[in-house]
Amino acid sequence: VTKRDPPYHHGALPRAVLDGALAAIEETGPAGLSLREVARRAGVSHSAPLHHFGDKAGVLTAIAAEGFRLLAEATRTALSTGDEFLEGALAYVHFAIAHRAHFAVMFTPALYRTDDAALTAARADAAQVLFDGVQGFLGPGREHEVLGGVLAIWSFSHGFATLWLSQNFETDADDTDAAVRLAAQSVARLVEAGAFPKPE
Amino acid sequence: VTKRDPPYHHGALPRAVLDGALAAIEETGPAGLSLREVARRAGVSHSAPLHHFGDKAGVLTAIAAEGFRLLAEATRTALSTGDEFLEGALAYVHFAIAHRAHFAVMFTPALYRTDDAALTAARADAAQVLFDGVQGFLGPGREHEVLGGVLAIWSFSHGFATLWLSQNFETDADDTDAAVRLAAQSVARLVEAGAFPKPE
DNA sequence: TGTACATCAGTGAACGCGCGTTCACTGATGTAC
DNA sequence: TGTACATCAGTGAACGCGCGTTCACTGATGTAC
Repeated sequence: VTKRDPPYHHGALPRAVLDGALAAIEETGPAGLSLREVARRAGVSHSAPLHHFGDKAGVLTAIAAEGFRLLAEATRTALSTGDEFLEGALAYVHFAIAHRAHFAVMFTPALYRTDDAALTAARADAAQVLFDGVQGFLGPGREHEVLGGVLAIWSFSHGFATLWLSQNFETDADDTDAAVRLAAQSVARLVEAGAFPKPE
Repeated sequence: VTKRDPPYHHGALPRAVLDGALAAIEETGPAGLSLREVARRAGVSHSAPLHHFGDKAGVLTAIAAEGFRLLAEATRTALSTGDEFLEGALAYVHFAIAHRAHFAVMFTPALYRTDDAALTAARADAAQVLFDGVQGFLGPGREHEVLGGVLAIWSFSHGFATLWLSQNFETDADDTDAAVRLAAQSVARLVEAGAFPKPE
């Protein structure tokens, strides 16, 4: 026997299923995803995924949870090493681009089970990273400003990532970092010019 | 005859189809939209929509185009009357909430035909409103700063709208305006605190 | 004014298809003694 | 070390369903003469 059949036990079927799903989502988006297509890509029978994930929503829930874990990891590193929030925004955008399938699923909650325990935990942790980052940046005594800061930074980063991914910015350049930097500098300029209201 | 049958000719079938589609999308999102469901809601045969829109993508393309027209209108008014960009951001967020079905379709280009003439025109016009607004705000002589300003304002507004709609901000309050204002004020605070890089 | 006819709007039966899920099953692994 | 058996992983046939699209059609409207 020179060529061995694939073993009956896959060994890493859940991972293969998730990878198949992610590949399919990268190509055609999460909307039309079918479990049978996922199984085809993973090279397993079309009912194998159900063994591990229960149903289709289970697969997408697992992807969303994994996405929040990856996002927390990426932003935690950036926020602890960088000295400006630009680092955090860059990490966020990089994550969205590098893991666009995860990103698309994470922010389309209609696709998955939002009450899943692992998911909500991962998501809360990712949010905590953001709150801790803003708190650490502002320093003690400014706790009441943290929520607003989170809203601001998150909106900016998320909006940029979303618009960039959906190709709404018609820049020829595909230098993401430069575009994020330009946008961030422009925020400062606009504040200076009075585009955003000053508090009080 | 006391009760008249509905006339054979509908009179406003295209509008009824779009409204049916919008209602369905508001309830379950644009992902699983089916033409037959749309026809059911519009009270017409399931092949009627095809007469006017060609196919499913045609319906969604029409919705996206209509959405960009509505968005241009809403932001044009806000940017010409308000004296701060906060007005523009508020208008953007209000649009996203009031027309969430349009909004969802507009920014999911995988759903429709991105090369449709009416669509691209409406979209270009909406973008022009934004560019004109930033240019008018900055004043003459600062043309090179416009692109960055557009990236910044649009990212902020779009990110806020998206995160708000997908219920990622866990605020109890549903006072959208207050939240947008808080976020905008926090942008100014963060710039002051050095979170965003200053140009040059 | 009337009539023939082209054109447009909308219908409903029919098609073929891929889907999610179920279910009884087989193969492989581990564990108790 | 061997053997019985429970457990877990994965298979593939089968189900019923709703879908998008096609197609020949019927009803209604407008227009030419």
